[in-house]
Amino acid sequence: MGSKHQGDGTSAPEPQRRLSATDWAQAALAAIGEGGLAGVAVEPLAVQLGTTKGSFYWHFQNRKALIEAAMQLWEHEHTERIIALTDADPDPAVRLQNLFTFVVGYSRNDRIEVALLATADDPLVAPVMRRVTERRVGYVASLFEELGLPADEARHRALHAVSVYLGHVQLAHAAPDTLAMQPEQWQRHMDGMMDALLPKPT
Amino acid sequence: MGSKHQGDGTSAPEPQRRLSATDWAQAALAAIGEGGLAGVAVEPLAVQLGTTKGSFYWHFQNRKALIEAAMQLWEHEHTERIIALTDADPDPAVRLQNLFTFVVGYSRNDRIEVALLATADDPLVAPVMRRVTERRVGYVASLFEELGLPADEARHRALHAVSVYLGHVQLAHAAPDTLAMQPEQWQRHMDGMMDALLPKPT
DNA sequence: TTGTTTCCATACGGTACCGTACGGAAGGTG
DNA sequence: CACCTTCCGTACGGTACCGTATGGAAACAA
Repeated sequence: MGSKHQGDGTSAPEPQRRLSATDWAQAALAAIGEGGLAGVAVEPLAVQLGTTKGSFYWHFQNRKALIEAAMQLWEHEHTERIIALTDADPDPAVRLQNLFTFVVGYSRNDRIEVALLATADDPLVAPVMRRVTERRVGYVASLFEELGLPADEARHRALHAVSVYLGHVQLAHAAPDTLAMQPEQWQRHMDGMMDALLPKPT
Repeated sequence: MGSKHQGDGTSAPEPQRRLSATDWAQAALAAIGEGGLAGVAVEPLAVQLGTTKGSFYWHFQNRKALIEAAMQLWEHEHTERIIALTDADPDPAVRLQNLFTFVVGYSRNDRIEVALLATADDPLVAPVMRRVTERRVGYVASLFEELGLPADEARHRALHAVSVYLGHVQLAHAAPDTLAMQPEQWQRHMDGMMDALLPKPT
């Protein structure tokens, strides 16, 4: 008896024996998705990672630093990476279409976005939130401009498009049943939204 | 010395000396708006109300019961009351217009909605959230039907409209700067959204 | 006034978490 | 191997909160 190293029997994940700061940040981001910002608790995270607080306070100064790292991760992974991805295609109309369908489809099970929006007034979240939002709106607006719209009109439409996206995240999260429909119906729904967003072909 | 009744000096609000369960529920709802569901804590609420836990545990069995009461309050005040209000006008187009402009305008500083959406998977929130969402979508769909749209088309548009509403709540909360504009610009923005939502006059 | 009901204050035990202190294992380097 | 650096385990004190127990005060009635 007396197995002193981490080999207990609680079906722990134990991905590796030595962790990095990034491991903690990713775990924190996942925790935000489940329990919100308040769900980022060092001790439970340690258990989940199959380690102890000793590890955490080696890699980070305190809980605040962990959250900052998680926010940075989110800003990069959930905005810049997506933009870089869709920015590959040369045609702005296609970019818009791709971005929207991808992002709205993905939103159907994005808990992190919702959780962060809820704590958007938190001093650790607010600046990142603002940057990300402005970045998204700005990017979409640039696409509309490439399509030939004047700057202010492009921005209005971009705001509208981002609203629809955010709304869909919420709707999918708040009442999945409401959005439950056949793939073919879903296609029609998406097409309808795109029609409403794009410049009228008249 | 020894002023034993509640007259301390910490600039307490002290609205009245004896509270009702509804007082607690309203305070809880307000607390949700500030700190989310996790922000509903009995002892701080008691301080804020100028009383103690003794009062609370007289009116409620536990914290869970308080949250349930707050949710009920929200369901009524933020959905049924609004619907009843706008349902006064005879013209469905006007009802739609009024509902949308009112609700989107109001959303600019509605923290409760955001906080609840974030905890939509909580067992205390989920059922209410579903009911409210379905109620809203259903009501808007009924308006579209009154405007002559077929049932499925009406529902698609209703989903879209509710998405835009929810998205605007989020946008306003996440990045107020992004939505900051002159009243006249705001008017144009709202008009643009209504245009996109309403059946094309063509 | 006295009794009764309604409501609140206070003290207490229990839990979950943050952050610190410090000893020691794991892994590299001579 | 001996040594050092990196990383982790554990024990501790402190805080914030939930829920219970119990003694009353405040309002009302007879």
